[in-house]
Amino acid sequence: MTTSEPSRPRRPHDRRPTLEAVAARAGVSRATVSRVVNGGTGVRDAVRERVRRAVDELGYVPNSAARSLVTRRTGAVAVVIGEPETRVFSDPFFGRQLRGISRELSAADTQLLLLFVQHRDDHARIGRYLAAGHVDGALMFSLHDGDPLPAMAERCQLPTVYGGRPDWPGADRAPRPLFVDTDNRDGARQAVRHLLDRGRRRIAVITGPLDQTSALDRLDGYRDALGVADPDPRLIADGGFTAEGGERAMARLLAAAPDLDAVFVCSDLMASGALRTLRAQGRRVPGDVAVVGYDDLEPAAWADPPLTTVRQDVEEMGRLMARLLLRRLGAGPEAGEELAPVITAARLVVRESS
Amino acid sequence: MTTSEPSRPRRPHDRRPTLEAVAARAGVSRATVSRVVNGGTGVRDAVRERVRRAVDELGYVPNSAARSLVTRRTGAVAVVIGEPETRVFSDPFFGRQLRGISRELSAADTQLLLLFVQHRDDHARIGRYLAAGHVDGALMFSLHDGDPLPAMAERCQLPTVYGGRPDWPGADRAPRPLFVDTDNRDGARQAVRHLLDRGRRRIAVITGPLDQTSALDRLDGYRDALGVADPDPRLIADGGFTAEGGERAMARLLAAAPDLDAVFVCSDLMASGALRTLRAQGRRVPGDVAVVGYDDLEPAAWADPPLTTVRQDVEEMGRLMARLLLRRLGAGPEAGEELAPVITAARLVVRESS
DNA sequence: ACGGATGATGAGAGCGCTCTCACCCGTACC
DNA sequence: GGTACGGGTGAGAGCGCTCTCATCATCCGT
Repeated sequence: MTTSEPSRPRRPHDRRPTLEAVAARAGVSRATVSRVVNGGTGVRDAVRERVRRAVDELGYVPNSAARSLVTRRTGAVAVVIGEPETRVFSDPFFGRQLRGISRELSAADTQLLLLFVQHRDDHARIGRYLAAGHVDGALMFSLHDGDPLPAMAERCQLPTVYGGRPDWPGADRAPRPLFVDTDNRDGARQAVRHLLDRGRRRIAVITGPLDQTSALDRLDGYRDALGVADPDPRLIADGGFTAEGGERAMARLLAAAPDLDAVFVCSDLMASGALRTLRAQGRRVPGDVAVVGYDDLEPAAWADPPLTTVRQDVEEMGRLMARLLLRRLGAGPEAGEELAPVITAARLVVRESS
Repeated sequence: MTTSEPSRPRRPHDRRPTLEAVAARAGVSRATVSRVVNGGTGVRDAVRERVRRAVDELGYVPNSAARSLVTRRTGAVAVVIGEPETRVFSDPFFGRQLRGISRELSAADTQLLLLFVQHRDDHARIGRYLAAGHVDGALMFSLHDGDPLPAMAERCQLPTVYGGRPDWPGADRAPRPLFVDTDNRDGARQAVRHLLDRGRRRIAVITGPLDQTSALDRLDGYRDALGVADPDPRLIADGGFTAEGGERAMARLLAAAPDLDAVFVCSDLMASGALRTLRAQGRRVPGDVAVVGYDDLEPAAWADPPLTTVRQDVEEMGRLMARLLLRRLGAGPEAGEELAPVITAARLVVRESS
């Protein structure tokens, strides 16, 4: 031999076995193997066994691309969070929600695909990704007003469930969005009423970013409880739903209204920041200033003193979102009509900070 | 008309436009449209323009399943974390690493797919998922000894990069794993030496779970610095890399060795727990007990007092992992030979707790 | 014993895309 | 004027799978 053959373009060794190969080995047709690999009804036991063995011996795993090309199903759903990971991974709220979602999805053998919105231009990228049919549906939460994602999902008819009532483009147009939310307004009302009951009169509020419906609703609940449509603006500060934001907002409030005797903080994480500021400025909690948080997550229990807060079952909300989406996907196109948004209750949990 | 036709099986209205449709509209062949949509070389400007317009008008988005069926590329990589989400979302370490990874991947227009290992049986599910060709490669971290995932990835020849030196199945066999790690042993040595320099003599250690190489390496560094192969076992406790674990481990140490005057805690999160215990038991930091952490993440800066700790650039490590994997994927099959594990340096950051 | 259920199996047509190869036509060269 | 060349374009063969139908046993009732 002088020169060996040029290397073949096809390298069978790095090719995973296909249905065809399994069929050949088991001495049946592709169709039969497919039947066994999937549902597996209508195949004689002896044949099924032979196919199973062939699958094992060859280490056959179905090619997902080929499969979803014909079924138009991918077995995956996207979770889109309208925040940069920095926030997502520092606020336990997201972890909890994601946990509920992931539990429910993996029980249904559905993959979870996590997407973060970092920059403005990420919207386009994510929109393209969703439109490309990588996923069967989407779960979106922590979106901010004017986010183009809902409209994009709508346009490419991607089944979507929102966490928190979304800022919906064509407000009352036919296709109503599916979402899971807590009764934020009522939760806030409970918190502020509790402070009033405790005899507090100068009650401040640290809000979330007001381009989110949840933050807005909680602020509305604060107004409801106070019974004033237009409360003293010196008592309102935006803490952006972060610990540092809460820290700074508290400082601003103390500067603008040194006489405040209570503060309703719209998330536990912000409350932990607010407590730091209060401690630093020598105000006792709850002696000088009573504090109520929102969420009832780790920061509330760990806080010093432990935080009175409004409990919402975040994990359950995640589960509900996933369940809603799965139903939406599983049912026929019009069976979806029965599905409706879910609003869960909020409940005050009294601890030592108020 | 008496009865309308039975509804057609095909519903063209819910079908997204295909290459074929774009080709027809632009008056060219599928091949040409494909050329424009992808690289786009070798097409006359006029034609390219016409195709572009057709794409826009139809709102065409390539079908990813069809594409990856033929290209054998998915444009996505999996990130597998060997911990339940509970931990992932409460330890800022993961968030940081993920952030580095996600930055690098999205710059390369590659999707990130997050998978958690919750239960024992998740391994099988994840293995199947990886084998099914949903992703082009994987990034795995926080794996524990004896985890079958590396072997699975190896078997289906999935390009993989590990975060932290993995517990490698065939130790010295040919295919060496690709990983990114910090010099944990040296970092620990620095921390403990620093405590010795400060005159401490009874130095305890709170370790991570000892089935992880990073925890093991740090414990080795502790031994190195003390210069004893077999330190007093009363000075060693496992904190499991969680805040509560650190809290409990500190309590155990104080009970077993009340005379300890310093503790090297192998993660900031555990250190925050340890500080709680010390405070609760009335030990002053650093007066009575000096504390050094590891990681230099938020808990270190926020701690009271601010924590002396060992800094590792976690985000950068994430970025390095992603970059390594992308190179591995981009390069030809044998060009991969040049790629080697990366070990970054650790550096002590002195603050007020020591 | 025979027509008609019934149930297991195989043949084959796509799903939407990429990519090779052949083709066409215009330009350059002898 | 013929040959060679090369860039732009189209035809068509798959990628690996699912699913509809046709086919063929098998078994029942009369």
